[in-house]
This record gives sequence, structure tokens and C-alpha cells, in this order.
Amino acid sequence: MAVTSTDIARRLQISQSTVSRALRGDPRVAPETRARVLKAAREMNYTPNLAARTLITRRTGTVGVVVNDITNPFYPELLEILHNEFALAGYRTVLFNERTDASAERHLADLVNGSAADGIVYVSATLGSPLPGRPGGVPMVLVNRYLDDVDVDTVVSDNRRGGRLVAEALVELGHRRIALIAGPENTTTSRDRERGFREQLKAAGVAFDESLRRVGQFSHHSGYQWCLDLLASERRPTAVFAANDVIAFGALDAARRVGVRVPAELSIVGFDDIDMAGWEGFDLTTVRQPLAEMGRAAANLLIERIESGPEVAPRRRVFPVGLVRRDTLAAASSS
Amino acid sequence: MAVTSTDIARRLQISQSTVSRALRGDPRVAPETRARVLKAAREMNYTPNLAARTLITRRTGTVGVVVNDITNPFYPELLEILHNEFALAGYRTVLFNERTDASAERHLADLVNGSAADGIVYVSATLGSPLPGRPGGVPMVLVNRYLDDVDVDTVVSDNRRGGRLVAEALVELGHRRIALIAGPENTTTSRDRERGFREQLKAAGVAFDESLRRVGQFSHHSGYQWCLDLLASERRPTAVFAANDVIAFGALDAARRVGVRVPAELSIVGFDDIDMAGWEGFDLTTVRQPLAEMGRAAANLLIERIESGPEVAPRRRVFPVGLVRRDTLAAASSS
DNA sequence: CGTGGACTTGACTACGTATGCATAGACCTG
DNA sequence: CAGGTCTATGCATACGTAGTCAAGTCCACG
Repeated sequence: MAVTSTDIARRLQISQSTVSRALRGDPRVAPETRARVLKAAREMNYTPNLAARTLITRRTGTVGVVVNDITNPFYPELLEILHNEFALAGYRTVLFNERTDASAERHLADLVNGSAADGIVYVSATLGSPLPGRPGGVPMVLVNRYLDDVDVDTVVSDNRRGGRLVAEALVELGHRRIALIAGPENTTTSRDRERGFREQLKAAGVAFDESLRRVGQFSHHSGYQWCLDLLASERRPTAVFAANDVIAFGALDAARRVGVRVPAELSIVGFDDIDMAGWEGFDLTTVRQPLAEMGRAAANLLIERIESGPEVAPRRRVFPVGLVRRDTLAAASSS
Repeated sequence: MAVTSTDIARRLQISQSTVSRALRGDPRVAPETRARVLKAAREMNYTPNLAARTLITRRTGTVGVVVNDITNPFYPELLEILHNEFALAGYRTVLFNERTDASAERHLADLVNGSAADGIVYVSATLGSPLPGRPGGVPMVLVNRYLDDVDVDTVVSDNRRGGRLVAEALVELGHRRIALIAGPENTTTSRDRERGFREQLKAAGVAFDESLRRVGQFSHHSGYQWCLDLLASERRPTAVFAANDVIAFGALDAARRVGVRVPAELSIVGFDDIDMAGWEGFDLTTVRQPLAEMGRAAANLLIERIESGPEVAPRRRVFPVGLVRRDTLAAASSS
């Protein structure tokens, strides 16, 4: 059915080796022969068999990208960048969605060991989640989150500093009762954002009211429910720091629902600065991380790791963040 | 480096054939031998080499999914369903993003011919876009959109009827000046939605004002800009039908921007009913298509096609749609 | 005690590509 | 013209798995 290099060889009355060399651009083949091979390959609509090539070269030209929940809009944005960057370098991208893939770790290990992928970008590593293989065993880079106990290439933004920026801005505007809607406790993103946030509050001499802390998923639903809850409480906060933008959207919607004006009565600050944060309907004040640069860095780190092997010591790159002031941030109401 | 079936055979002093048979569950191997093999495989952390397996079985266990623009939230929702369904059937999913992949068609053909994928789900086929290979050549199913001139398995919703439902609802509420913000002309989705919309307007005796028609991308930006434009025009519409939800969000944001109240002064109707349409901040009236069912159908169609080959005649499955009435739809203002 | 069948197992090969090694011819140099 | 170098090509093999065919063992039955 499919055309092989042997078919071309047979037609041109030459050996398969020569065909292979001609197609791969080996200089040890006569220019005229190369031309004939290329011509025949085009005419016969030849496509190299990737499985056979992989088997012998031990390279697949594919990388796996693991995300936590592809319907969370943060991931498609990052995925597109990664995907693009890898495509430029000649790698295909296989997607893994942890939420739907049963035992993703097992699958990932199989992929790399079974030579279906050359390396893995783990976007949503969770503290305590078993990683595929021992560190250093398979080329891997963590993006967005890191792991305390695993020494592996990592690309993150300065979440802690982001948290500080938020606290600083809120305190400066007179906020004292500030709620926090965190993400899952086992994510370094939420953990570090909260840590920085608390540090800066403390530095500013503002006590954090633990009764205003909520923990949930990185989802609209979580932000929505917890914000409704917070707004119904006795000591209603004047501001909410959401651990990411999607939570913030939920919080914003909750405020709308119960008629609390934003930012007049309630300030809301998110984290990530995904595209939607700039939409008129949200106009969310948030912490921006340089996603494109991070994606590029991750891709390059992984490619380098694939090509150089485990000799190079794992590196951790931390990218700067900045507060993007939009319309959900204002001075504390004097209630 | 990696453990092979031959390594296991060597250790157990048996042949590689027997190891292969034991691992694959061939009944012609003694129970005791099978147990020994499985035990050794586990201990040695054996993972079958997929490239080698693919080479001989001519099955890859992978399908490619092509989407137009992964950052458009419609696609992740569908992708998750497809991904999940294929995972259940034992297939991995490779993602293609047309916007970033240079010459996706070429890549796709290479994938299937080069045995890197068993089949393809083409989510965002565009009229006139060259498909990989001649139809019937590679297992393929189109989802969401179809092609006039290509006979291939297809899963779509009843877009035409959806358009009719929108026109019907708007006319019934007294709207006469209804704008249309369409998607790209070369998409059957936008085309059929518009067609149904026009048909029903005509049937209701309402003339469609061609000056209220706009065409753009399926993006927030397009909806935003065109809606600003429409609202600034002399004969401002009392309602807008957006070809999909993301356009509708843009339109909604534009109305907010210029202080036009929705739905009091302007009704907005979208299409797709993506998750976000139900968020408080949008609360969008829209046409729902049964995405989960469609995804499942597409996956099953493709799997069947992969396993049965081109003998089966291509089928087209059309799923029913329904109008979801939320808060952006109201009676026409008497301005 | 011989024969046939059921049951296990092993040797071997194919899949399509890449590449080390060998070879044949051309060309060059003294 | 002999010996060497260089160039272009072919031969053979490896990659790891699956499956074909043959063969060996064992037992039961006549």
C-alpha cells in the first residue's frame, strides 16, 4: 500500500541505502543520483515511515505535553505557545489531559520508555504527584509549577513576588479586610502566591483574617461559590485576591449576582492575565506573567535536554511578573 | 538502556517469542510460564516499544485531532470529549492547531502515511481547504463542519435549524432590525446558521436589512468591533445574532462599552452554548448543540472506520439543536 | 507398545529505515 | 604506469516486536 524507500530503489535500479542517503541529504551521494531519487520520491508520493525511523534512530520527533484541565483557558494559551515553538523545532506535540487520562503518570512513562515521545512538558505538576520515572531518567521540564523534592528543569514565574504586588497594591488603597480564594493546596502556584501575599501584608502591618480564606479548585465555579459565601458573611471583605483569573471571574460574577458593585464596594484581583482578563466584561486587575517567554523557554529547555542528555544540571528559570491595573481595583470603601 | 522482550527472554532462559505471546495473552502459553514472564516484566520495568509494535502491526494507537485555534474556548471543550472518548478506546491523541502549524494538510498526510496516526478528526475543515489525501484514503471524520464536495464521515449539528430558531424567537419578540455578525464565509457552520436564519425571517415576512450584516472571524475581537460599528450606525439594530458564542461575548462587551443596555435596548443571541455562556457575566441566550454526544459519535465513527476500512459508505450524522433562553434576549424596545 | 492429538515452545522472518563496512571505479601523482 | 586517494554505491545488519511454521513433549487410547 504505502510507498517505501525500497520501492523507489527498485524503480530506479539502485540500492535502498542510496535512496535513504539521498533523501536524508547525505553528501556522499552524487548530485545527479540525488536528483533522480527526489524526483521519484515526489512522483511516487513517498512518505517516510516514522515508526521504522524511530526504531533505528531512537528519536521520535514527538513531545508530550501534560495539562491539568484543557478547558481551563490558561492552558490553551500556554499550549498554543508550546505547540508552536516545538513545531518550529520539528517536534510534534501529543496532548495529555490529566483530568481525563486515567493514570497519566503511567501513560507518560510508557510513552517515553516505549519511544513514542522524546520528552515531556509537565504543565501542571502537583506536589506529591508521582512523576514518570526517576528524575533525570526521561527528558522533562516542568512549567508553571515546580516540585520541591524533584530536581528537574523548571520554568515558572515569580509567583511569590506576584502575591506581594497584590498585597502591596491593596493595602496602599486602604484595604484591610482582604479575602483570599486560593487554589488547591498541593499546587506551588497557589501556595507561593499566597505566601508572598501574606508576607507583604505582614510587612505592611496588616493582619490577615484567617476567616476570610477559602480554598478550592482553579475554576469559575469555585470563585463563584466562595465569593458568594464571603459576601454573605458578617465581616464582608472589601477586596478579594483570587489565586488565578478564572477564580477571579467567578468572584466577579458572584458580586454581580448579589448586586455588589465592583470595584466600588469590592475590589478583585486575579493572577495570570489570560486574554479574557482584558475583555470589557471583566476588565480584571491581575498579575501578568510573560507566558510567551515562558513557553519558549520551556520548549528550548526540553529540546536541549533531549539532545544533550542528563549530563547538564537541571536548571530553574524564574520569570518576572507585574501588576496589570484595570477596572476591578479601587480604594477601599469606607463601610 | 530500555528493557526489551528479548531481555526478559534471556533472563528466563526462554525464547523471545514466548515472552511476546505471554505478554499479549496468547492462550497457547503455559499458565506457569505466563506467570513467570509477567513477574519478570514487572520487576524489570518492561515497556513495549511502540515503534517496533507499530512497524509490524501497522497500527499506531494514535489519532490526530485538528482544530482551528485552540484558544477559542469551543475547541477545548470538544477536544476534551474527543480525547476522553479515544482514551477509553485505547487511542492516544495528537493535537494539531491549524493556526500555528504550517501546512497542516501536508503534516496530516505524512502522519497517516508515515504510520504515526491511524486516523484523523478534522474539527475545523474549511470549504476549499485541501484535505489530506483523496477521500477514503485515510480514515477521517469531520466534526462541526462538513464539506460539500468531499464524501467522508461527518458529525455536525443542525446549524440551519439553529438559525431558524433564532430568527423565530427574535421575530416573535417584535424584533425587526436584526443584525447578523457572521463567521468566515468559508465555514459551513456560519453559512448554514445564516441560511436558516434568513429562511425563517423570510417565512415570517421580515426583510433582512443587508446593511446590518457583518462578517469576521469567530473571535471576541470580531464581535466587539462589529458590534461597536453596528451600534454607531444610523439604523441601530434592536438585536444581534452572532454566529457563535465568542462573537456574542464580544458584542456584549461592545454594548457594555458604549452603555447600551442588554437586553433592554439590545438583544444578543449566540450559538454553541459553551460553558462560559452560562456564566453570570454573560448569561447568554444561545443555541445549544449536544457537544458531548457529537464528540462521542465522532470518535466512534472514526474508530469504526479505522477498524473496518473504506468499504463502509461514509455517513453523516446530524444532531438536533435547541434554543437556550437566558438573559440577553428580550422584547424589542419601541425606539 | 505404537500412534495420534493436544499442548508448549523455539527458530526464523518480516516490518522500513539508517548506517558501518566493503568495493569498484575514477582520478591523481610521481 | 603503478600505487594511492577520493567518490559513489551496494551489501549486510540492526532496531524490537509479532506471528508463522516446525518440532518437541506428554498423555491417552486402541
